[in-house]
Amino acid sequence: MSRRGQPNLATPGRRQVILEAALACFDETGVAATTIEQIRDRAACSIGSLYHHFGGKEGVASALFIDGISDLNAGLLQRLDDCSNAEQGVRTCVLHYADWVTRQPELARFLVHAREINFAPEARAELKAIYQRHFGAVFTWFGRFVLRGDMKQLPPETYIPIISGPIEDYARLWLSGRTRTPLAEVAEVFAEAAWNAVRAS
Amino acid sequence: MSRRGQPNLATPGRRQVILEAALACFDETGVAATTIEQIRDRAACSIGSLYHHFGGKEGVASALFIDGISDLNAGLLQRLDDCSNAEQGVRTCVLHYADWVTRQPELARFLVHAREINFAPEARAELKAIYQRHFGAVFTWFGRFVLRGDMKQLPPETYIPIISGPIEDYARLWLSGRTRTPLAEVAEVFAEAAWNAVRAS
DNA sequence: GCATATTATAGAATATAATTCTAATCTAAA
DNA sequence: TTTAGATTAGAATTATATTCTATAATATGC
Repeated sequence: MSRRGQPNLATPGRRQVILEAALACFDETGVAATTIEQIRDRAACSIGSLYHHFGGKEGVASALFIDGISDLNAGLLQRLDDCSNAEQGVRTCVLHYADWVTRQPELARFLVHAREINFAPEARAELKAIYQRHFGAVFTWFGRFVLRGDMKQLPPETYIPIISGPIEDYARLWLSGRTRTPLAEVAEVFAEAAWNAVRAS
Repeated sequence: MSRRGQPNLATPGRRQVILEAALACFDETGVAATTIEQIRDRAACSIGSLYHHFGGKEGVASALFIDGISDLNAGLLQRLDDCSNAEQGVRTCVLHYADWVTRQPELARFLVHAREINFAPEARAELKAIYQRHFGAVFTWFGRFVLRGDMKQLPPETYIPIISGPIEDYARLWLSGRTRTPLAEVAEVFAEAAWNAVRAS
């Protein structure tokens, strides 16, 4: 028993428990409006524990964000492995995003709506490294098809917005409840549009 | 002189002064991290005044958001008036967004990054009405060209993401400093891609 | 196994920020 | 003028975030 009469509830999974509690709170109330206290309640942990692992709400949000993005990115690279031509690759970018959002809407909602996280310098650096590695890999994958003339030659920084922008925009719409049509029902339309936008004409 | 030795600085433009101060704070520090105190300092007003006009930070953000969206929307409808065919219309949607963001990057940054505002019910209702009116007008404008066969027939809720998603995605990139290439330099690419994605094939 | 270092938990104490509230002042209309 | 409503002021209060010290659990070296 601790000094103040409560047992110490240390568990190896405490970090994960806090992350899940936080995600549920963020999803119900929004990141800005959820309090440390709410997360603490739902995770059934102490304030000290929460600060020990994450250093505050900002830190919880950062960790959640980095985990989410990493999972999303890793999934895409895995699926690109099975593609053998430019059209398949482009369609996979769109369809994977739609699948992923459909499978974990709470996490997706968090990623999409939480653009206002004030990442700590280390988190910022980690995120930057993640992006660089990911986009590097994606560009490597697609590069040969541009060189080979299967895809239009465009300013490099425009490919991702052109291919992924529309499905991401629609996902935001769906996640916020402003449209009912599930992603699965329109994903093909976006895949088709993306391919039309970048295929060599 | 007031009870506590300070003159009352009432001005008719106080509301606007607060909005501008808030935007500057939001842009420098992020919405989540700016405090009422910071806004109060920059606007040189009292806490009472701020709460009187907006009811808190949330209210300031809501007003700013509604003003910004309204201006963006109004501008588009105005420019669509001068268009006489589908291609011009589609390109105008893209180019107007690029122009608008370039002209007021701070406000654009706020609109784009502040997806986490907890609008009060009235603000939410107002925003919904604004969106309905705007998208209603835009769909009316484009409808005839779809009927006439100049544009692809697609699920209605996919047109806007397909046309505007990419330029919005790129604008986010540019506004957050992750790309240097100005919108004006790539806007044509996006206009072209948008038209290719929706033109009748 | 036992001592010791490291990591994790707890929650009271403190610091910071949001919000409310009452009084004073301004403005415009009668 | 007078007066009602709108606006401003800032102290007081309330809510929330953060720090800090004491314990307890766990891992590590011997």
